Formats: sequence, structure tokens, C-alpha cells
Amino acid sequence: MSAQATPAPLQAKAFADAVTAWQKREGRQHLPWQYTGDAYKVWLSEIMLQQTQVSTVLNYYARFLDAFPTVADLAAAPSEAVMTLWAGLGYYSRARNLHACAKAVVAQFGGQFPRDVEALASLPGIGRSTAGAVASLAHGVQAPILDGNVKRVFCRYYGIEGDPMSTPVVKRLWEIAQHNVPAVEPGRYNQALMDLGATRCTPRNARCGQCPLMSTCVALRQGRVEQLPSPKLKKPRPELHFVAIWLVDARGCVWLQQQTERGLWKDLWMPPCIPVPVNSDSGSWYELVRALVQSTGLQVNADALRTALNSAAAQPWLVHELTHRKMHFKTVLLRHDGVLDLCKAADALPLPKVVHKLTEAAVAQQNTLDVGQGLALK
DNA sequence: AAGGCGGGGTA
DNA sequence: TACCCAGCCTT
Repeated sequence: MSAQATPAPLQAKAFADAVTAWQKREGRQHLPWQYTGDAYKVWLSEIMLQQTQVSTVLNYYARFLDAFPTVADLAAAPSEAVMTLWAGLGYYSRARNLHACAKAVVAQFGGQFPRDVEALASLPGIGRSTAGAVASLAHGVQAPILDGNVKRVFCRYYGIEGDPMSTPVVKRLWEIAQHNVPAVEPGRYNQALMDLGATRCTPRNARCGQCPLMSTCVALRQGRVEQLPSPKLKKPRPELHFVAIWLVDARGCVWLQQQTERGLWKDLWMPPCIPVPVNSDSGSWYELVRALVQSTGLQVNADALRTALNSAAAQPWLVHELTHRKMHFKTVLLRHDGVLDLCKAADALPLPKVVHKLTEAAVAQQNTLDVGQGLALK
């Protein structure tokens, strides 16, 4: 072998030893769910961390654990309490599955999370990767994980081309993950891979000089670190426009509806929102808004409605961006001199972030409005 | 196999 | 602005 021979990727045991030793020196050691041996804490953190960064999760995790110290507490809680604590974290099916999973753990496993990966993966909201994380991190079971961080580390270290979300690449990555996970300290090893992806093998500006795998990394040797994983093909996001009806009563309560259709923000509470063409004028909104408000039994003053619509139209669009669409809102502010039914405290309802934005827009539109008192339900 | 699903951190 | 994050479920 010549002096210039390029070193091959490490064998499984050497690979695991290298990253595990690195984790003990330089990995993350003080996250609140780490090294507790508590499957409930590991599971709760893993669900929250799906598609969500650590810094965002920390506060939600602490509040959840305070409200529901055990899986039995969570299982016994009302759905609305779970959703309200989750509100703002996004991907709300995670919260519904979280609650269903807690109930299943109590009903099927006596309140103890199973050690077996297959059993874990059969539970709501737990897929193959999360099952591997809970089994290895909480129970020391030899099980692999494959999240976004691990995919990036493997794609670079082994020089794997292709969309990392595509079926053939995912299949190969799982084979590597399965092959490399060690029998000894599998949890520490999995933690090492996640820490590497989060702190060294980052999407951009990777810190290869501080990586324990730098001497055998294919992407680094070939100068392709910034090119791998291969970029996903991006699709254009639909842009949707809505008129939000902000109907406030004499007490400052606001009319909200629970989203019952499957889809975006299901189970959460929002003011009624009417889809409108982007360049529509306020005159074309009139009949839609009038019919919607009258459907509640309230009478609508035509002049007041015209004024409110014109005021709304004069506002800039409020933009709310999601991964898969871009939404624009204008807020029509309407007053009701009486009292709307079923008033509840705002902090007892799950509201998506966009409702907080709409609240600010309504306050800005008429700064005498007090929206902090409660919410009217219809 | 493809699409839907939130919100925020980061460069 | 664009990318992407401790993915899973439904169709």
C-alpha cells in the first residue's frame, strides 16, 4: 500500500468505537431526557424532536413533564389539555398519537414501555427510528436509528449519492445503520450519531476538522461534503389567501371554531377563515362574510360590514409560511354588542401560531380591542 | 411510492 | 431567502 492510499471506511466495530468514544468526550451530555433510563422521558422527547430542533423542544418538554409526570398521568388527561400544551409545536398529529400511545402503553403494557423494538413500533406515532431510539437510549437494546442527522452522516461518510428520502437510498442507509449499531452501549452510540450530525456534520459549514471520522470520510476525501446528501427536488408551494372573521363581543370574547376536518390544524381553534382569490376586492367578500356571520343568528349591519371590509382590504396581507404552502390573511374586524355563548379562557384552548399572529393584527387594526379575556365558541 | 403535516433555527 | 430539523401516517 502506497503512502497516498486512501483509507477505507472503518469496519462496524471500529466505526462504533470511534464515535462512541468521541461522544463521551465531546457529545451532548446534559439534555434533560438523557441518561435517565426512563423510557417515558425518552419517548416524550423523541416524539417532540420529530422534525423539530432541540432548542425548540426544551420548554415544551419541561411543561409536559410538569403536567404529566408519568405515562399514566398523560393517558388519563383530557385530549384538550394535551393539545393545549402541544399548541405551537406543530405537526399536531404527533400530539394526538402521543395521547393514543400513552393510553395504549397503559392498556396493553401495564404502564411500562416495552423493550422490544417491534412492540414499540406497533404503537401510535412510533416508527422504526423512534422505536430504535427508545429501545437503545432507555433500555440499552441493540437497535439502530435513522433520522435526518444520521442520514447526513452516513451519506457523507460512505459517499452515498441520490435523494436521501428515496426508497433505495433509505433501504441502504437502514442496512448500514443495522450493521453498525454495536451490542455494547448502543444508546451511547446512537446518541453519538445524532450529536455528530447536530454539532459537527451539519448541513452547511461542517466542522470536519473536529470530527472523529475525518480520516476515513469518503465525502471529505473527495471534497464533496457540501454536495452530500444530494439535494431534494423542491416543489413550488401553493399560495392561499383568506379573509379571517374576527368577531368580538361586548366582553372582548372572540368567535372561534374548532377545526374538525382532517388536515391542517385539525382539533385546534381558529376564527372562521374564508378562502378568497388573491386579487379580489372587498366588495366580492361582502356576501360571503354576511352569510357566514348570519349563520350564527346574528344580524349584520350593512354599513358597518362595508366599513369593516374596506378597513381589512386596506391592511397588508399577513403571511404565514409552512413547509408545504404559503398562506396570506386579512382580518375583518366585527363587533357584536351582545354576548357570545360559551366563553372560555384563551389559555385553555389549543391555538395554532397563526391565530396569535391574527390576534396581533386585530389589535393593531383597532387598538382599543382587549382580546385577552377569553374566547367565544360556536 | 407519494403526499400531507407546523414552526422555528440558521446561514 | 432557502434549507432543514431526534419522522410518521394515510392514500
